[in-house]
Amino acid sequence: MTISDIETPLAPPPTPMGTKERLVAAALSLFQAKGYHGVAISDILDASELPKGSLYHHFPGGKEELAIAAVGFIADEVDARLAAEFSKNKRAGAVLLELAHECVIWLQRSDYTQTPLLGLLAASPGESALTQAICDAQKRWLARFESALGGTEAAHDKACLALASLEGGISLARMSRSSDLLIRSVTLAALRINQR
Amino acid sequence: MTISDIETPLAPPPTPMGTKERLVAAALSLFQAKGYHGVAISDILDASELPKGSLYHHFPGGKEELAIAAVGFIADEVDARLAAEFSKNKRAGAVLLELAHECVIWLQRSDYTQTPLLGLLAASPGESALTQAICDAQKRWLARFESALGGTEAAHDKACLALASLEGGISLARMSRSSDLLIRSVTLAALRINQR
DNA sequence: AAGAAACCAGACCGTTCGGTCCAGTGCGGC
DNA sequence: GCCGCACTGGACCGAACGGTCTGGTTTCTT
Repeated sequence: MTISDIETPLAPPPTPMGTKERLVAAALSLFQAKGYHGVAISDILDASELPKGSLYHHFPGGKEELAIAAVGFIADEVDARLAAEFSKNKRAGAVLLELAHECVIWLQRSDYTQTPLLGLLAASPGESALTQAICDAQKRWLARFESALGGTEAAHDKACLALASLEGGISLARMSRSSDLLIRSVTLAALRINQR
Repeated sequence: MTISDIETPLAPPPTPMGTKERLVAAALSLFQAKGYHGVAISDILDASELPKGSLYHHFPGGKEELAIAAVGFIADEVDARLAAEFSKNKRAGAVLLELAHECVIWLQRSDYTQTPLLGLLAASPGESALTQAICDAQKRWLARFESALGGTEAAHDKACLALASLEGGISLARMSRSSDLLIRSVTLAALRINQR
C-alpha cells in the first residue's frame, strides 16, 4: 500500500494501481510499442515513476519475468472478454467485430503506437519463456473461437482467419495510422466466418 | 567486384554474393527473426563472416541504413513476384495462395524463426526512416492487390484482407511452428476474395 | 511498543552495444 | 612497375544496458 492507494474523497483515482500493477501496465504498453529488446528497464522505470529496487523486488527474474507478467495480464484480459462475449451467444463474426472495435479505441488512444501480441514474437528472445507465454496466449484465444464455432474442422479454419485478420489488421492500422484498414479486413473476415 | 563475383567454371556459386549482398542477406534474415533491436551489429558480422569495417564502408549510416536496405530488398523481391503473378491474369485469390505457399517454404527453411515484415514495425525505432521503409513496402503490396482487384471500394477491402490474413497467418505459423494455420487462414481469405 | 518482514530507493558494476578510426591489402589504370 | 583507390580487417571508445547490493522506510504481527 502506497500513498497513491489511499482513497481520498475528492480524488478517487489519483493512481489507483499498486506498484506491481503500475510496473506491469507500463511494461505492457512499452513492450507492445517497441518490442522486448527495444525497451530498456530504465524506460519502464521512467514511465511508471518507480525506482529500480521496486522492480527487482517484485520481479526477481528481471526484465523477462516482468514481460511474461505483462503478456499474462493482457492474455487474461482478452480471454475473459472473449468468454463474456461468447456466453451471450453472439455469433463468432459479431464477437470478432466487437473485439476489433475495442482495438480501434486502444489504437487511437495510443496514437497508433501499439502492436498485436503476435508481433512481439519477432522481438522476443528466441526460445525463451517469454516466447512460450505469447504462444500460450494466442492458443487460448484461438481455442475460444474454435469451440464457439463448433469445434469442427471448418471451425478451426475460421478461428485461424479470425485471429489472423485481427492481428494482421492491427498491423495494417498501425502502418497507416488509421483504423480503416483494420475495420475493412476484419469486417470481410467476419462475413466469411458467419457463412454456412 | 570481389573474388566471389568471378564466375569460375567449376564452382559457380562458392560465395556468389558480393560483400554488400552478403550483409543485406544476413541482416534481413536476422532482423526478421529477432527484430531490429534484437540484432546486434556483431550478430550480422558473425553471420556474414565480415569485419566491421566492411559494413561501415558500404553502409555509412550504420545499422539503420543496413536495415533499410534489407527492407527495400525484400520489398522489391515480393513486389516483382506479385507483378509477375498478376500479369499472368491470375485471380487475386490464386496469387495470394501462391504467395502463401512460397512463405511456407521460406518458413520451413528457417525452422519457423521468421516473421512477416509488418511484425518488424513493433521492433523498429519509433518514427524512423526504417519505419517509413516498412510502411512503404506494405503500401506497395497493398496497391498491387487493390489494382488487380479492380480498384473499387470492394477491391480495397479485399486487398486489406489478403495482406492481413497473410501477415497474421505467418505469425500464427511461427507460433505453432507449423504452416498449417497459415494455409488455413489464407485459403479461407482467398475464397472470400474470389467471391463476386 | 517493538521486532520482523515487506517494500522502496538509488548508487554502483561488469558487459555489451553501436560507432569511429586507421593501418593494411590487392586490383585497376597509366 | 607503381601508384591510387575501393575495400578489408580489427583495435578501440564512450554510452547505455541489465542486473546487484545495501541502506532506509513503511507496514504488519503480537
